[in-house]
Amino acid sequence: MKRKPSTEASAAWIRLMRVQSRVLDCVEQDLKRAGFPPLAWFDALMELSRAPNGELRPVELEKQMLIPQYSTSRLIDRLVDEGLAARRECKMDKRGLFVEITATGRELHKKMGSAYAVAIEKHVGSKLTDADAAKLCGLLDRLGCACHDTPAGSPPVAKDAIPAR
Amino acid sequence: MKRKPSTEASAAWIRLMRVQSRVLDCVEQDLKRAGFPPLAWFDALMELSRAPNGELRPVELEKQMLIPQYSTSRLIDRLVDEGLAARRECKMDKRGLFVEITATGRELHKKMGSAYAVAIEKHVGSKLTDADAAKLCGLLDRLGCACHDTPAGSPPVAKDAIPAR
DNA sequence: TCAAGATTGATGCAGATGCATCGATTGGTT
DNA sequence: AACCAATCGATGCATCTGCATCAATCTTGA
Repeated sequence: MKRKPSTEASAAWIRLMRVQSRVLDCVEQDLKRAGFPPLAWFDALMELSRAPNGELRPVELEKQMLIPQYSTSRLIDRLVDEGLAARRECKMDKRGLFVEITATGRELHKKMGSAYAVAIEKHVGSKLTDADAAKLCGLLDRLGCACHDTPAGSPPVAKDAIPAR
Repeated sequence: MKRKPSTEASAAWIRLMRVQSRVLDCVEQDLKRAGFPPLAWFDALMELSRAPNGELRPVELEKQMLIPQYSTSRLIDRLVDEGLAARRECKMDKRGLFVEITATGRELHKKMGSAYAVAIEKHVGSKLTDADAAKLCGLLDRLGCACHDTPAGSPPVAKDAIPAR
């Protein structure tokens, strides 16, 4: 429990930090240069567009995206400001509301999706064989589980979310 | 050049983003809970303390840490405010200056180093065998090279830096 | 020697983030 | 029914970031 980290573990840590920061940067820059908004917007539009009726409770969106509550609230602000989503009343729970993706939102999501795919292929896919990518997944997954000395049952987490930063 | 990314590549991308964000968060939270400043401070103190005379030009620090120039400038501000480093005149180039780590700075660096090591062991080392950590390094390294459609010779990069976010 | 351009470091500003807290509403307990 | 704790979403505030630009100094080349 108190062992000091092996050089291998330290090296892995360092690379994990550096490589993701670099790759993320590259992908995000590509999208930005193409005139697209940040990746977080895409992730949100993605969750909305795949949800039934294209609408979600902010609280759901938050869980899918693994970002803090206030962050969700403000992300929604921006999407709404840009006409990509709309806030709708929630009749069954008057504390809450629904966020619904608009046609414009779906359109942007689609266009971003293509650019995003190209960027991922360029910065990830083209550098690894599929087999190596799969190996990488396996190793990363081993790091991704119990994290906080999780006091009790932390609920299982969506397996498709990409935390926005 | 225009292939769409394989599912393996996409999966690797998603995990790379999610896992590092999670692991970073865990480590940073551990340090924060122990009353320590952000990791970037540690990285800076690290570079300073290993430099000859414990001093560096901001421009060097910037290259080591892979962060933008203004970010370096402000990080130094904070270190100086806290008495962890000092700005010293640079006689050979009056545009520039030296940043020198103080005794307090070295002390903090040392204490943080221990906590940091424990956190890395907890969140990385304990979850991978050394062999797997090494494999992970190898795979990550493959992602870490040419990134921008690098127009010409981008200078080689320090191999020990951890970009601060 | 001198002007043109590059380098170094700082900073004003707008936007983003983290933290704490708020008001509103709900559900559970007695 | 009446209360109280928990949940939902928003927001004020301080801080941090990214971008553009600044002044000062250095280097180059005619």
